[in-house]
Amino acid sequence: MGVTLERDIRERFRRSGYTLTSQRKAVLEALGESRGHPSAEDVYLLVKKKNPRVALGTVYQALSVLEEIGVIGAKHWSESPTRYDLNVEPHLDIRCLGCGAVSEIPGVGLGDLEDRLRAATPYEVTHAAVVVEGLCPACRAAG
Amino acid sequence: MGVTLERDIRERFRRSGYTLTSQRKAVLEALGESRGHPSAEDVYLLVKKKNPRVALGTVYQALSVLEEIGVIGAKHWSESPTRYDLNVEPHLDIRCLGCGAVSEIPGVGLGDLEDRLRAATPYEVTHAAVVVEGLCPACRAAG
DNA sequence: CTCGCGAATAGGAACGATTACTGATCACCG
DNA sequence: CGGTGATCAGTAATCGTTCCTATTCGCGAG
Repeated sequence: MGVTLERDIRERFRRSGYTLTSQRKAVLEALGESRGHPSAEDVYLLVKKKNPRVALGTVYQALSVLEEIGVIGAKHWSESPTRYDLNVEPHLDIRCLGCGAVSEIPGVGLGDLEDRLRAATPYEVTHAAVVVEGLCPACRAAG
Repeated sequence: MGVTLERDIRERFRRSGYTLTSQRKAVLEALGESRGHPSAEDVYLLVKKKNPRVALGTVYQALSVLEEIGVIGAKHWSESPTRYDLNVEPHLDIRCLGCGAVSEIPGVGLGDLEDRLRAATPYEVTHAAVVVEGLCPACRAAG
């Protein structure tokens, strides 16, 4: 599993022409370690633990490259920085307006939505995302 | 139609406890006049034409209030400021990665997606949005 | 294995969007 | 009308992100 991932990622780097550097590997590792959907700052702090010399800008650039070659996904929310995710399959994420936590909604896909929207627009669709906001059980209880 | 809208909006203001000021009316008018999905800056410039003394911060605060009481909708994109919209019904908007224009995808709703996600999560869902990115015909032709 | 070159990095400054602050002004109930 | 709490104009500050430049690194050619 780890080896397969590694091989796929190396392949994507080779095809894209980008260099697979230690910093970019570290960013990928940090994303794997973190449970939720970390922000660039979260990733930066994790990477910094092992290599204190990394720059925040490098993390942003690495995340941008990794997203471009299709290894990670990014989602944008109100009142929150961009969150990153190793899951690149179309899926639904929900963010709690109380505590800010982002988690995946398991078992619910986009269905035929992507096909329907491709049929209904003359645009060349490159990317579709669903962002959901609400209150998690704990925050709902806290009022 | 205009009168009905007006009445509904007054009602929403009354119920929420917010004040219906001339600036907030002007922001609503600007949203009605503008064809597409304006940013806060776009709205600010439109409002400023009639009342040059309005402050950008006031426009932001007005947009925030109007969104809170359900009179307008907001959507967040990558590489673009937040765009606002008089259409509060669930619908799909697409943004061109080339020219930045945002437009509605007509005839495509969320379908049963909202029901399915409510059934699949313990969260209290308050808001769901679909953001789509791609290339408009003109930008695709321009390569 | 070593060299050399173009890509990537560290560190920090700059930027754009948005929010926060403060004294003056306004909307609205009585 | 008159008072009062909400809102506003103007501006400073914040936050996430991008940009810049000299230095370092990855990696293919030899």
